[in-house]
Amino acid sequence: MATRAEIIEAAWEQVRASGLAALSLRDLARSVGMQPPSLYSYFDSKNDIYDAMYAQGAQQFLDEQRAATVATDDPLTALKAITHFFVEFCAADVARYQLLFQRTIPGFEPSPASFKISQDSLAELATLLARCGVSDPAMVDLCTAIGTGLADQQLSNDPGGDRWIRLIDDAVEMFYAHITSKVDKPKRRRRAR
Amino acid sequence: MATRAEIIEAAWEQVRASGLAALSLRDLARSVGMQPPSLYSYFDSKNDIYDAMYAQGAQQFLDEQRAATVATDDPLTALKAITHFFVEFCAADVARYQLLFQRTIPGFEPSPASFKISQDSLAELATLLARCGVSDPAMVDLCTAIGTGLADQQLSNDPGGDRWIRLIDDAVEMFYAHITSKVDKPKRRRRAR
DNA sequence: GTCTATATTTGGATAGAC
DNA sequence: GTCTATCCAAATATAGAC
Repeated sequence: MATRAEIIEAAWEQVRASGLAALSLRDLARSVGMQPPSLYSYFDSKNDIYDAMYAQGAQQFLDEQRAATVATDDPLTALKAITHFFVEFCAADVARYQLLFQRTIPGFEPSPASFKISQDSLAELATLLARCGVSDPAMVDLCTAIGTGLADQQLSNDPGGDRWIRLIDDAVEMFYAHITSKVDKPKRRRRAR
Repeated sequence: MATRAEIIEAAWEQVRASGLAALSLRDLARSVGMQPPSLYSYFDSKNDIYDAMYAQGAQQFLDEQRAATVATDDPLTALKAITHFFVEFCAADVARYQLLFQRTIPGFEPSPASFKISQDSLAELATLLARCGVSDPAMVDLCTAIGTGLADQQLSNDPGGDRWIRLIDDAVEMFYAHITSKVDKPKRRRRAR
């Protein structure tokens, strides 16, 4: 009766309710009307379930990132769209955020196949940013830090709210002013390390 | 033989090695040469140990934040010092960062007494920022997001390195330019929500 | 594919002697 | 305060019947 997809969906519900690390095969089996051992017909291990969840989340990220790309020639508008997507994607699901972007499950790491999806997303993000004039690797790093910081604070200190989400536009304008001012005044370069 | 402080230190070592969520009372007891039940002479429960660790970490944060405060009249210099402290404090210990600033342990939350230490730190941080000209609550939030983002990316993607740490000065300059430009051009205000 | 039954480990926590 | 002994619950995982 329960398909693999249904099990994964039930697993998401469980971790959203109890915390990512609290996934239990017993509870999971029961929630789909199975006995615990039956899960092993679908997954090799508990980490295999985490891996399937990871792959699904990474794919959602990739799909939604593509969908969020706006057709505009204005770099600032495009940057805002990307950042809105990123922060709101993260803020929408703590458990998913922890699974995809942090290392909170001792012993779990995504399989190469699942990890590749994430890497593809990152590559596309780099392309999008480059199209907005963000090509300097350091500025890409700074940009991702801003997005991550907004998402992280939103999740940690105002879950379900919008206290940091509503700062997105302002933050992107700040960042954009920063990178454009650098182009205008290349003399502000500093010593290499 | 083992004092409460020694147990907590051993607990830190364990979580640094195995992950915050992987703290085990058995292993902990063995690492200090005790039998597991003996721990209950010092702590009421496992979460009580997490709470003691939380309190210690929060106190370290408070102490180091005070020590990191520089005597200067230049707001930019002061802001850089604060941000350096914050990011480097976080980057120095993933487990501590997760315990203090994230909710990765299902079922654990700090006791009121421990949490108060964190709130005191936050209050002092707000004072420090205000002294740098960052008094608008939204700008305080943006500032903490930048610090958190740098720390988070550093920990997630370059643990032990300095890929985001070396962006701190640049990020603070960006932020400082942003808030000062706002003061200069108050017309850039936008509609309220 | 799903079940029952079970193995095995580990977990946190308690009782009570010393 | 520390120990031994034990409890109880939960965990993941396997074997084998159906």
